[in-house]
Amino acid sequence: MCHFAQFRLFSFGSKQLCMTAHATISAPFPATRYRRRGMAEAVATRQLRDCDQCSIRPASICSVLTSPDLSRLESLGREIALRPRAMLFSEGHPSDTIYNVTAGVARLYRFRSDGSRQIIGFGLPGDFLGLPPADRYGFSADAAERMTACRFSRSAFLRFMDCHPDFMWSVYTATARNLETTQSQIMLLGELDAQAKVAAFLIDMRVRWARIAAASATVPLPMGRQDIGDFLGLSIATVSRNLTRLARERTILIVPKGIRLLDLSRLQRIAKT
Amino acid sequence: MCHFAQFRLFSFGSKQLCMTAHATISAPFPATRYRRRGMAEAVATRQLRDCDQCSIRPASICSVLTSPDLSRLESLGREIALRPRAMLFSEGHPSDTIYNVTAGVARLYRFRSDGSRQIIGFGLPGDFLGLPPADRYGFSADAAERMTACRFSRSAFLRFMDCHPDFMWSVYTATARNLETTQSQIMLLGELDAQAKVAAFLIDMRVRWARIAAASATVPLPMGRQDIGDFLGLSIATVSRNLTRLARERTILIVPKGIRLLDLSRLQRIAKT
DNA sequence: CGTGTTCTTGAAGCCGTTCAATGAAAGTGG
DNA sequence: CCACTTTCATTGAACGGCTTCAAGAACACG
Repeated sequence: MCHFAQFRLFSFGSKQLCMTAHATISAPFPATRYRRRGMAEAVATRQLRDCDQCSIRPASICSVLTSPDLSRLESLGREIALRPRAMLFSEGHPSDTIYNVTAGVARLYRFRSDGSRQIIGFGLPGDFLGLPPADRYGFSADAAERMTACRFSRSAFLRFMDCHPDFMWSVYTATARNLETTQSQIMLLGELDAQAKVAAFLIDMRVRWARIAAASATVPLPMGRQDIGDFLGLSIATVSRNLTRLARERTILIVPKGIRLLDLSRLQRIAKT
Repeated sequence: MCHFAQFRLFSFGSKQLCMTAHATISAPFPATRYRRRGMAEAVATRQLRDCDQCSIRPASICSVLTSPDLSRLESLGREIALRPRAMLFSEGHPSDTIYNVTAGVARLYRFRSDGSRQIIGFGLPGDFLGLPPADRYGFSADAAERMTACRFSRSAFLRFMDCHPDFMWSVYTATARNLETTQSQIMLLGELDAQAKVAAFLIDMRVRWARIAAASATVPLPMGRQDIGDFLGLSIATVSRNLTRLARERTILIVPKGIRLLDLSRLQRIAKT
């Protein structure tokens, strides 16, 4: 029985689709920005421009075929581009579409009756959103930044699953791992200390990006501070303060759309991982 | 394709195993306790003893057979009894056993490096614990109270799944729903207000118990205050205070090993559900 | 009935939120 | 490329809620 060991599926979570994922250098930015920051920052910024600001582009099932079945599945999907804040789907609507993030980051969230938003996860490249069996979306999803995704019709996806029991197993294991990711998030949110929440979040993001591209000291944070706050159950002020504090202690370095790890072991100690 | 519509599986979550679940009246308790509480309490307490304190006993797959396949599966399991705090399994150990809770409540938890415990869920009657595909337990599980469970060997369970693709689908949908339950918990933990957390927790437990037995105004809380605190990311004092506060406002009534709902709509408003 | 555990409740202190203002970055149109 | 506007991030001050510490009450067990 083939369990599609060469790739993994995630309805939302933190695994790449293909083991052949690769990163490319892109998106340089002016080093003249962030003038308020000191020398170390400037240096790091330059290093960033030189090699570290990676736009992750894992091989999409829409463009890379490693098996006949994968090829069949790929023919069912269609690549789409999304501008920031473009909706993928909304909580409660019929789940007629399944997405696979191919570049960028998606926000997955639900609203409370008082209007507050809880981000329940981030969809990274390779993650699947809106997987069966639920016939209605349990949460909303939109683009946290400019992103692309591969789009499948739910009915075609289900037909494919029915014809490929092995593929169903693959989807199942993906969902099970996804569950583990969500449980880890509960460990995060259950923390009493805000500093530990932020630190654990950074480590978690680092691990997830490392699965997609080569591990790097730079952890991309394409989402805004408000998104991080809504994810961790903290106010935007507390997120900002704790990031600043970690930066002041030289544990991390704040860079545009991300952070750079300076002292991972200290961060792990703070995170109580 | 039969998807075993007549029952549902959960690796941990909130659904019953069989639709034939039923509740029985049991465990009366002395009305002379809780003397400090007022008249309303005493009355409610008596009512409780008369009819409401239900020990939930859903039909176990070990004792009730509704289909040939179910019968085969049932023959693989063995019923075991556990005293309070007895371990089912530990995080990180090889997952050689799968459990189905048949009576009582299990605590599912992980420890942080600083020794603090995060309860990531409660296993109610009908819930499955330790489902594949992970070959190591992602969390620990023990008995929150006196409980019974049906025990399966992982290898036998897997063989059964291999021979019954429909059963695999059933396990898959169970895991997917389980994921939804866990995401709901994230909504809980992301709350900024402790009162909302406690209220939402009570409503969640009510819904889960309602799926097992007939809906009742009495919600069993067999776990201790410390367990609830470790679940919600609150100190034991805050849990106690907020329960007391809800009781003072006549929104709930605190009874031994549970609470009684007096004003559900107000509770829902507080919970921001 | 006595002992150990759990639950409740009070007081003090800290931490995170809220409100608000400043500063930086991104988007827009000339 | 620059000026303008809008959005986002940072930071300060004050308030409020949660935790901590601690004591007492209620309960569970023999």
